[in-house]
Amino acid sequence: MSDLKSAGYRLTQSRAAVVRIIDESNGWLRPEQVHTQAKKYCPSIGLVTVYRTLALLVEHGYIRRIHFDDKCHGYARVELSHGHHLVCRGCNQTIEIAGTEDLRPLMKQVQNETGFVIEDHLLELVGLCRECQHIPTRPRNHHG
Amino acid sequence: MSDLKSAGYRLTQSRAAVVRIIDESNGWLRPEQVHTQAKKYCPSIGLVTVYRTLALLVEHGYIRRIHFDDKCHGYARVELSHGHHLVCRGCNQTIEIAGTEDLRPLMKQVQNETGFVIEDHLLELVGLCRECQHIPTRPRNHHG
DNA sequence: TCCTTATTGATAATAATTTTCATTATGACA
DNA sequence: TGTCATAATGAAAATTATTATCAATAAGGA
Repeated sequence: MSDLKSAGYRLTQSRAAVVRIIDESNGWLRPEQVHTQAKKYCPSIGLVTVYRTLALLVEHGYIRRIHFDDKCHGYARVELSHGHHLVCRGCNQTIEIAGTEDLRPLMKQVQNETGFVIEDHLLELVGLCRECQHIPTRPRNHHG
Repeated sequence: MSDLKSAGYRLTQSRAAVVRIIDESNGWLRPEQVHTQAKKYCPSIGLVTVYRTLALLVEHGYIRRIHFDDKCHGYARVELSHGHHLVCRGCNQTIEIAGTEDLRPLMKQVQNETGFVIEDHLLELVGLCRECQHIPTRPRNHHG
């Protein structure tokens, strides 16, 4: 919040409510969820303002946006999850994974080759969880 | 295509056209682009069928879907890009990166710890390109 | 407290994707 | 090769996440 203030933004109740919800959350939240929960602290807050505030927070590096399966996005504090997850393509369960210091050398190499300053990284592993490995063929739910 | 046939799907002209376009492409294509180009081989093909066929091909592991900046998605053959890219948060330019064999040990470790069989992975690095590093503060285009 | 203006919220607009459903074309079988 | 059940198609409508518009409001400096 104070970062926003020093960046020249006003500290409104709506923004405070959104930040507070994000702070209280221990995982990803969709804009709709943020909206619902933020009403606790700012009953009049509208979904549009939630979107705007989330965009603001992303821009200032306070939260990160991840792409969910289909259309919607989720947001969470940057420190909360380091953006690494393991997704089962059978049942879509998602597991956060840690311990990705191994990526450092790769990133250093990419920095050297491209001239980019790499600020963040996101690793997504896709596969089959223990249970889904035993399902021989995935049901085709788009037939009949 | 023959995979689809053995999986019990019909080999229609629409599907053949979509597969052919994907095969001919050397990069990501949005559904709209696939649609436009697929008309070369199947003039009557509709956008809806393109969406359906792309979903089918993703499900069967022939193509991969990536999430672009905002709402739309892109599709490409799995072997074509290994799903790694470097995005500049200043100008949004995206660079494909190669040489991610370094990830192997990490993936092996995750497999052991979680019991997942990891089939694929996606690495996205975010940072600032050479040019955007020199822009002191990003213009706030949502003011005024 | 007053005043400028950034910010808000309601509504409408946009755009990607999905659903619906009558029609068509595929491919198994004769 | 012809017949037929039905998977697949295409057009249009519906859905859903997100964004633009704009008058009304509230933040915060004077």
